[in-house]
Amino acid sequence: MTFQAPKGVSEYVPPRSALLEEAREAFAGSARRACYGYLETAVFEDTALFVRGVGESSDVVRKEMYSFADRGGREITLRPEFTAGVLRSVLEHNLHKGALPVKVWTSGPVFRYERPQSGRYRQFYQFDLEAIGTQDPAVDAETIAVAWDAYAALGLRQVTLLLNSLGDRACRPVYRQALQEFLRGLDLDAETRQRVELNPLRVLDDKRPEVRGQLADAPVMMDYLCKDCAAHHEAVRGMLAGLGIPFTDAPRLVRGLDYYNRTTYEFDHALLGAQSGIGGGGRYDGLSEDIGGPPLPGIGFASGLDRIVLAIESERTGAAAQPAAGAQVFGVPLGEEAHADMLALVTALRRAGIRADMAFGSRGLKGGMRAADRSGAAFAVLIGAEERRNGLVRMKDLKNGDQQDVAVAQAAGWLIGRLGTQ
RNA sequence: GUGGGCGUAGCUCAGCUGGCAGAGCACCAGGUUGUGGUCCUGGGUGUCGUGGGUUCAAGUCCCAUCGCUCACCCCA
Repeated sequence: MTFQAPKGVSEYVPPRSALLEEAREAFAGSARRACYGYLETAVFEDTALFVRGVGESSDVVRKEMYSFADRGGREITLRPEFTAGVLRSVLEHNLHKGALPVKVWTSGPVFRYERPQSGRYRQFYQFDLEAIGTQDPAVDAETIAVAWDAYAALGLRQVTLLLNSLGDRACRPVYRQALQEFLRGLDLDAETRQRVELNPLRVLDDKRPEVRGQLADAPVMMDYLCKDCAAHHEAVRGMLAGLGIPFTDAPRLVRGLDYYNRTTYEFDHALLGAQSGIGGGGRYDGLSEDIGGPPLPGIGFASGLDRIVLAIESERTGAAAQPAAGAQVFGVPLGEEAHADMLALVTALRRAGIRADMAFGSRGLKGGMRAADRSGAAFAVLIGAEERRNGLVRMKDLKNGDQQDVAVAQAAGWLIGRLGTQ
């Protein structure tokens, strides 16, 4: 091997890539039914957008961005997340001056410079959905429902929804201070003490038992929520219950991007190991102002498609695990002269909506039939000298071996009638 | 960024205290005229991740490097 993909790049090749397509389609379908429009936006942005949007105290900005100067000297960063860029695009194209909320979804690669491990890559794929321009708690619940329904459509059952509220600009600073005072009294290593000063909420997320143990009596945001935030949170909880979406209150749940406030949530999958978060999101009222826009509340979520694929693989067994989108009909041309006729036939079949493939190269009849068998097709179609002379094709039912000659012009109709009942 | 495990065929892997690169599956070609699956026969398809070093001799030992993997950290 002379070249390899750069470290940590997640790639999907057939047949496994079908699972990535399926995952993306499940989310896209759920989003479309909820009337979210498709947005295709920049894969790279001005570095400053992420510094100001995601936040200087976040690990993502401090040590995980792919940043570089382009040939024109512009400071560029490959997107480490979607929200900041999506909001920037919405503002740039003035979508927020029309009907609110602006509801959009997008999907594609995201980049973070981290040490790769199971479910964590440097180039990975997310589905992202945002609802911008309303504080209505119903839209908080809607985003959660869109994600929930996508997981359900994929057959994922081992999914848990964790829900929390991080307060807003009025009540969070009070809580932050109370938490900081509590944390300063603990026995922590130097790095964690630094985090206490920089981003104390993140300490709550620490998984190490020696830290965890000391956090039992830590103050929780829930006790500090202001009246408005408490009412908003109760409304969201009530609506989720009404939708039949089970959730777990997670007062310690904190997300790593600085812009989150109020509703914050995460979807965990039980079978994934250390990187168990398959999706997460929350409200980001104030982010628009942070990046130079007008006051514009928003909420959204992102789901990691790589982890969705892992989750599917961990839950599906047997035949269900095999994605099938193979040929329905497989052409076997006999002799070089028959290749043009066969290509014409399979093209006609495809235009009629049939998934058709054919044997290429100099395979013999036996090799061609073997290829037909392995393609999973229900029918093989043979064209040789005899058929060409008579304007016929020979159909072979690969399940029972029955053969029948059919006029070329009637081939598509003949097959459609039979494939429909398969 | 920290610590552990691992890189041999398309895939899963074997290869002992250094001695001519292997197995299963997959793949390809045959098993007399134009028919797949089961069966039989034949075929190895390889930069032993890469670069150095030790040695008469390195897949095997040493160093470096790249990548994979698991956990921490972080998050999707």
